[in-house]
Amino acid sequence: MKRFKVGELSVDAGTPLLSEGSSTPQVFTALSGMGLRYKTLVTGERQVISFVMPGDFVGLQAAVMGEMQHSVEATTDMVLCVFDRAALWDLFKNEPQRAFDLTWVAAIEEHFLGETVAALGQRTGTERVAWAMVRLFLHLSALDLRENASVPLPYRQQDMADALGLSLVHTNKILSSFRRKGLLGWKEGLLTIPDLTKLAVIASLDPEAEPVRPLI
Amino acid sequence: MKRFKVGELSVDAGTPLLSEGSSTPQVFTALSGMGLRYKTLVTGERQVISFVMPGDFVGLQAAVMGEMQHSVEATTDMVLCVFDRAALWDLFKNEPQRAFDLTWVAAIEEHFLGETVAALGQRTGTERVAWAMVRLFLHLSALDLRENASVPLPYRQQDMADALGLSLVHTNKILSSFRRKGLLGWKEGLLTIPDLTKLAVIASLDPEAEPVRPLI
DNA sequence: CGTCCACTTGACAGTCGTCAATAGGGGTGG
DNA sequence: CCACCCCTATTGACGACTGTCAAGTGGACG
Repeated sequence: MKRFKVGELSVDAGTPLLSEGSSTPQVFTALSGMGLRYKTLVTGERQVISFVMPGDFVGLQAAVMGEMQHSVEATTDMVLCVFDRAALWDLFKNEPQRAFDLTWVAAIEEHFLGETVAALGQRTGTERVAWAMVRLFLHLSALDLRENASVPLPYRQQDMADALGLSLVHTNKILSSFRRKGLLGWKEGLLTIPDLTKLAVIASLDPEAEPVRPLI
Repeated sequence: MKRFKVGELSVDAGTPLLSEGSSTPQVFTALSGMGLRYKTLVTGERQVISFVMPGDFVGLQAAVMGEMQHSVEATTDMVLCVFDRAALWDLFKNEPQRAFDLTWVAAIEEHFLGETVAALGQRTGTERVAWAMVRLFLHLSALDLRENASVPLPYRQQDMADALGLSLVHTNKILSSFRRKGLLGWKEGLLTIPDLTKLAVIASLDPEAEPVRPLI
């Protein structure tokens, strides 16, 4: 992939990386830091589509569809690997294996969105929060960001609420309840889950069944 | 694409095309008829991920990820174009343009799933139903299946409820309410929308903003 | 010290799910 | 030909889940 790399980009927390409707000439891979993808509805509400973490590919939509259908924003300081959009075409022409990997990434992304749809459609608030926490914990663990029973989770409760389709207040109450029961802790950007199994049961989620994510 | 075509497949209504967890050697493109993709949660509920219509590509996940993460079932009799999974690799090696199109399809699919996530997360029941109806109406119109103010919609209310994350009863009541107000009719597999604009307003959806879907 | 932001907590209302009963259509067997 | 069953759609009653409003806390920052 290095041949296609244009450079590295460092952005501060809060910086918008891509905006809905824009068509940037670049695509990114997150190297460090975290962010989030979201859509803003015409009514003003925000739906967080997914959380962007190291290794995630950002901007494929703009690359193949011409313009972004959602926005991406840095939540913490981030470092990203920048590729030229035009280089993508070279990739398809000269590096079929890489192009295939790219499609793989898109399919994985589709899979996770499908999971999200199922979570929002079928689970109660309590289940959704448990589900999100287990999922994030597993993902961050796989990224080797876990220390003991804790992973960094630099988002606000509002972000979580917008991701799960719950109100901030309700999300907060569910989190309090989990905390009171000793199921998790989430303070100062650090998520602690003493017993993953318990939460996974609440989420009716099988931790073993989570597919691995690819790296480009 | 014809070079990669293995044959045509005709299936009866109710036939499962792909099952979650299976890894079939084939991928399909729907030619006629309709179906639906869904996930079955460990708790038994069903989440309809999307509705399969003529021109839709089915099975990309199994092709690139190894196994399906959701099931696909024919709702009406269907005719599908069958491709060999192995041929996909040839596609990437020898037909970069086609491979690119494939990735495009995946990105489009991702976009629509994102829309779905936003709908389930941020809209009320009434808005969701209106949203789904407008969307399906537009899609079917684009497929040239519209006659006057009606399009074929051979699904059950239960399917719609499972797609929108609502209970059957509630979905039914919302539909009744729309019907009483003359906003739509849906009987015997035929959806009629006299004034699309009115429903679009309820859905807070801009009909003009819907992207076109690609054809392979 | 005042402001701003994120988080908390309680009260109340509305949406939505569950339970239950009914109606209607299509198919099958008597 | 009719009785019966199954599936889908419909409607009402009731309660639970979840959103909104409002007030309050504590930390960060200028």
